Amino acid sequence: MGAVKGKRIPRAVREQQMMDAAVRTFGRRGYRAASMDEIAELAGVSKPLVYLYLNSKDELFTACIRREAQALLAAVWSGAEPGLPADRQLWAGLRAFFTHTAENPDGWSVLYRQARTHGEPFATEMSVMRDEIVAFVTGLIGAAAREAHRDPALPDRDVAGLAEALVGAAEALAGWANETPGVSAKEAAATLMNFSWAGLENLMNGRPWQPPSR
Amino acid sequence: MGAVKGKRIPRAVREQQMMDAAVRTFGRRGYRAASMDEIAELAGVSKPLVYLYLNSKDELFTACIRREAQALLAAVWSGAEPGLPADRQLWAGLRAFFTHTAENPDGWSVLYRQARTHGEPFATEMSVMRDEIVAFVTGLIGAAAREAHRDPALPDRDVAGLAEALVGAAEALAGWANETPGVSAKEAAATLMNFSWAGLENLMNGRPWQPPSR
Amino acid sequence: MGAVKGKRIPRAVREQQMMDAAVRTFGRRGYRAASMDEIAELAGVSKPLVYLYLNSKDELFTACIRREAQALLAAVWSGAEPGLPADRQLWAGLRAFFTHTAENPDGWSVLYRQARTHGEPFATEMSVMRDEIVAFVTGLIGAAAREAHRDPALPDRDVAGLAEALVGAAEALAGWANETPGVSAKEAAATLMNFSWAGLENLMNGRPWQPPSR
Amino acid sequence: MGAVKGKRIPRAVREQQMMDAAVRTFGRRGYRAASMDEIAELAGVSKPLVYLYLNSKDELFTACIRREAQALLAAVWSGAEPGLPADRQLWAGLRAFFTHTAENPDGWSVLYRQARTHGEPFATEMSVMRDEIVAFVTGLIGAAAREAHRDPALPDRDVAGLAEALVGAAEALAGWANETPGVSAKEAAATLMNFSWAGLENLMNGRPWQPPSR
DNA sequence: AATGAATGAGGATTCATTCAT
DNA sequence: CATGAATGAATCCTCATTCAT
Repeated sequence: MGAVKGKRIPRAVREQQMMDAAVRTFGRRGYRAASMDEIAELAGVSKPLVYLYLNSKDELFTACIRREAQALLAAVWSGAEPGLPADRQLWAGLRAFFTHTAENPDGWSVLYRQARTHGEPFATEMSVMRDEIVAFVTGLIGAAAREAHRDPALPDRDVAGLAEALVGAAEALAGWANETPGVSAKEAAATLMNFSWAGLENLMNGRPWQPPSR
Repeated sequence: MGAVKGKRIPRAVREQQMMDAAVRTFGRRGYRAASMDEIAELAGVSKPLVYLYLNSKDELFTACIRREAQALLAAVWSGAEPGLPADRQLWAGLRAFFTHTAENPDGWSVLYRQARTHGEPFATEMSVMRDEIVAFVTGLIGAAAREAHRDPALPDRDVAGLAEALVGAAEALAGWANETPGVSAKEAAATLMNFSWAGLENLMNGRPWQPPSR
Repeated sequence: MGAVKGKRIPRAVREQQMMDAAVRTFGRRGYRAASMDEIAELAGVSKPLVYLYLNSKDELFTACIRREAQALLAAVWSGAEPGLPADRQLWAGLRAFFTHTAENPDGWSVLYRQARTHGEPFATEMSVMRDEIVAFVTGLIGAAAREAHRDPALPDRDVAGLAEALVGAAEALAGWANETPGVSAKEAAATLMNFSWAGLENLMNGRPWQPPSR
Repeated sequence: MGAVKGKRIPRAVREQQMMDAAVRTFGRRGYRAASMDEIAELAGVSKPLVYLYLNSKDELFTACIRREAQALLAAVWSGAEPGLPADRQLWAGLRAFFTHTAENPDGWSVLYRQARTHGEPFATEMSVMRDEIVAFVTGLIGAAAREAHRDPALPDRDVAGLAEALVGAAEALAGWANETPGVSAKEAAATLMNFSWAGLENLMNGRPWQPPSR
């Protein structure tokens, strides 16, 4: 399966085939339950070849995380247009995010389920990517606050928390949309904009929600 | 460690000791990487006793998920006061949620990392609990919409998406708060209320965020 | 099952209950697959009590073999009448044998399947009984030969072989009759008498079957 | 033992080595008592290789039963000459049977002790072979009856019982010959022919043994 | 470039047996 | 007389990884 057996195929191509098989297997079975045997068979090569090219299960998994992380970031950035207002940029990024995750469920699983669940060094590897997204969102919220001439400025840690919440909500919605038939990427993005942006605007305009005094 | 070895201890007590050890081990190592040997040793008993009382690794894991799920739900409900306005109820629930997850990081990991990652029947077991929380939040949003006499009513699926987003954001913030020193449960809850409630109010008052026309 | 739990019951009775359970379990599951747990539960007592009375799995199994062997022998002897001609005695013994084995399939299995299959000391234990049956049959054939004034006498080893064959055929027929619906003990005995006695008579009258000269 | 360790050996050869070791171990220890460890060591390979080639203890045992059954049948058929009279054919088959079982005591034990004792699917696997032998003998008895122009014909069920008895006697004699020093295959076969054929001839000539009237 | 052959190490599970009450 | 609590010792099986070709 995958490729005709025994054919001489350039290394770069073979590596991609192996990683395709690995992402699929890791994503569906989980990191521990995925066996090198299964990955090799799915890739249509012998196990020693997998080791020759990718060294070990850990390195293979790490390579998968990196590839999928780059692909996700590339998708998100590709939708961004730096000149636009913050909400438009966020809207574009979210649509790209939801579209990409819907189209790559195995990659999604590798990044958001497997990598985070199986400790170091995988969690860190994945966090590097996630942090870039959080930083992007943090930047958008900061920009919006500045546009609104908010005074005093929102404290950095508040902004960090808000970005974290927004990204977390996006991730949850991505999972929900993947499992709920008929929910499109656009709908998911609209839901999240509705949910978050108005609250952010109120915050920026100095009208935070007030906790009860007790 | 855990208990003095060899002591005769009533079954019910031993079972709790074993589950304490199991939650800790599953939470830190992951379901697959956790070995029954390690759990037994941490519980201060021999492996056969673990099997005698809890039957298998799967059943032990399931029992852990159930126990931690019940504990989390109990914590959240204990903070709820049915008579209060929706935002006050949400505020109370979130504080309880953040407090409980901060105090039980291993249980948190078992529920939100391990159970969700390792397929059936564990994911379902955990979803049962999560769905209760989502239903609670869904109810609050619906109540708030009714209080606001919103007309036309928010469509059910929109409410479901919003609840999903809110809960997802809460989960992400809980993880973030657990990893970020100095973030209290109260702060996390306030951040989330700020982030979400204003957006929800705007929605309820018929002022949704508008996507760009293109 | 078996007895009301906790009741004080005389040792002799309890032992029989345990052995009933053991014969059934050994007979159906096999010696190795039968667990002391299952036997104790079926007997309605706790495992330590089984050990208190019967010491070990091996001793319990040996006790079962002995009890069932004695029961089978007793059944066979009970049908014998020493004064009768040899064929009548054999006829009576076979009917008793087939009747008893049909009525005690678990005991049959313990003796003829389990005991013989699981090495020493069990095989020997069972052989002691079987040898008594073979000796009985050997005596009958010898007596018949003497009655027929056969001259020269049948060599002892030939008689031994014939007895072995007859007993073996009886055992095979017992198994066959147990598994074939509608075959009665009487029929099985008649088949075997037909099969064997005429050949024996010919032998005794000096008319053996002649192997081809080559 | 068995083979030099670590040598690269073609799969087909290794599999035979493993099965040799398995037949010996199963035959001597019994199915349950035989450990895969012992089999692997006796075969001169590591346990994983046994699993790689033969999958599981059950499959290995089944493969042994099949191999030994085929070998036994092949031996019996190899002695048969279809044109001969029934008694000559039986004589040839019996000699081959006793010779083969004497030369393959472990295979004998696997087939006639272990396979029959350890339930499904092993018992069935073995019965398939035994049924072929019974059918062969049934055919011979039927042929002999036809040659003798017996009228009325022997009922089918009687023939079946006789064949069962003859085969059972053969199996018992094979066991006896294996355990009794100095008994040759030829002797065992002659004993059985003497024992059985005259009785069969009498039956065929309408002179059955008559049970006592009571 | 590619693979058939092979293994060390570890993990889940079961069982006969004993101890303290 | 009777048992709930507890374990040492195996056993089956799997997997990541390497070697010789």
